[in-house]
Amino acid sequence: MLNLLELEQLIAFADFGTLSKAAEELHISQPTITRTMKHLETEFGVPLFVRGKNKIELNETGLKAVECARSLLTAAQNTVQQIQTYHAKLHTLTVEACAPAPLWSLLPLLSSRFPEQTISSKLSELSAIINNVASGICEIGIIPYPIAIDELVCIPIIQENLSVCIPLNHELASRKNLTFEDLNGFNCLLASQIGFWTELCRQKMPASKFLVQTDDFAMKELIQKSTLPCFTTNLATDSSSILSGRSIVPITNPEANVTYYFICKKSDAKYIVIAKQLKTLFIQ
Amino acid sequence: MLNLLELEQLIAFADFGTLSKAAEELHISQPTITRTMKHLETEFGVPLFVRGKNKIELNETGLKAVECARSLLTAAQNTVQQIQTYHAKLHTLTVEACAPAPLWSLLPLLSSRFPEQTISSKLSELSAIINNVASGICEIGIIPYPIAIDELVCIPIIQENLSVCIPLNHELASRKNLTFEDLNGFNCLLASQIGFWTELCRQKMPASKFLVQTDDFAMKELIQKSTLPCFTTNLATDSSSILSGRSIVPITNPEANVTYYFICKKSDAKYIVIAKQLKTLFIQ
DNA sequence: TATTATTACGTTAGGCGTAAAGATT
DNA sequence: AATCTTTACGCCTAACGTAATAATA
Repeated sequence: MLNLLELEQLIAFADFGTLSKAAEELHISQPTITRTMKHLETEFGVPLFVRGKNKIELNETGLKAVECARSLLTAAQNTVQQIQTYHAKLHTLTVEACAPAPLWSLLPLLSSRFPEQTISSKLSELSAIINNVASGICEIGIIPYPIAIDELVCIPIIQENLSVCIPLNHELASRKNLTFEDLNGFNCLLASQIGFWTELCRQKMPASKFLVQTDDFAMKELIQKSTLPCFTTNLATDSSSILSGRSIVPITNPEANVTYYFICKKSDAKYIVIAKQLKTLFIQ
Repeated sequence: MLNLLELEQLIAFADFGTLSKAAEELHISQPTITRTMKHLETEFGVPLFVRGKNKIELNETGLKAVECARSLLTAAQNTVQQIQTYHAKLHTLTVEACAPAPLWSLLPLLSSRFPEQTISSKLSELSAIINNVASGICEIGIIPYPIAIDELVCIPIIQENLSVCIPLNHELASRKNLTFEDLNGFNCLLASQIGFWTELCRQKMPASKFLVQTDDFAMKELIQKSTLPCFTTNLATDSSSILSGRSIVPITNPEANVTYYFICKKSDAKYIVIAKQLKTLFIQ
């Protein structure tokens, strides 16, 4: 039976030209590699080298053997990786969502229901979410509208209502309701990592500039020390003290009041249970 | 680095169901295979088994690992065979001929000119000879007529003239010449392994039956003890005593007097030399 | 002289088998 | 009781490195 370590030595010899160099590179002694080359010849049953008194080189068969050895070795390495990724995929439950808020309720539920699974979540584009769930790249998706696809279930789970937080002395602060159209033109603070909301704001308020803050501390500072409008929702977990100096005004556009839908493959019954659980908690 | 022997044990376990059975089949002890399975798990870095107190079975990753191991193992076996056949092909000079006689001169020449090569020869159908030389499956071909193919050289080397051997008291024995048409209808003795001659006789003498003898001794006995016509040629090496009771009459059909052509790839200059050597010996 | 392959030899470590234990049916 | 896996232990082989040899450029 072939020994991959021996093939590795053969390849090293082919790469470095002499047994000495190869031995040095592999941190083994010359006699060892000499022995290995002889052993390889007996394993293959054919001569692989032309030997001079103090030189040795590959013959034509040897060159072919090196070529075969390379592909066999990479095949072996691929095998290991294949097994490892297979194992990882088997123990990873991947969630892709269009916004972070529904994950706050979903992820803890998944963790407790599937404690042996690694729960992996990320924000993605809407089309990517649907494609990846459909193709099995991820198991669960969260999208802000219902879809009807044969192999997928689509269950409403949570509603999120967007409001704008306006400093009390701002001209819009006294309004009971606002629309994107009212806000269009006012520059706003915006947190990063809010999924599809970012794009929605940009579309609905094309005349506004958005000051996107990646740092949470900076965001809070700016909310308190600036007069720029910012946003919150019914699901936001910010302590209310941060918004104490501001008026919270609901945005009435239908796009600002979304119902999140849980999607997964119909065959994944174990996940559907979770969705129904969320639905009973949050819808009605 | 993976060890193919260990993978073989994994496969044996998958095939035989228990470590004990697998150990027995592989003629190793149970502890050995237990150790190997553990070692495989550390090599892959992932669990492959679900273990009970006195039972062990493959988990899902393990099943995948077995599948991968199988393909890797067959790849390794293929590698060995590939190298061996590559070596064989490299050291084998294959000749395919339409008849045995030209080989009697050609093969000794090839053996002495290429002593390190294994000379392999066989009789083949005409179309197979040309195809195999053109495609590189064999290096040298011998055919009974010239051809013109771009990549091949075609050199006349030897002539063979067919005669019929007729008992002295036979009605045709006194003829100076004969044709296939004269012989048609007379049943004849025929040696086996005479290449295209067999088919030629059957075509030219459709009314005759041929008693094909595979055994050399039987052939000689029948020549001496029967009155059936048989054949010989100018290249035949049979001692003339065998044919002493018979009249040897040349057959005048052009098909019975062939010139053999040596064909090989134009790129194989080393073989062309041999052909020219034969040509000077036998032509003119 | 410096580099290279090979041979000889002594040592060591890793792998195997035996024996025993633990556990299940 | 029989079967199976795992652990413990001791042996032994097989592989490695050091040192020496031979040969070349």
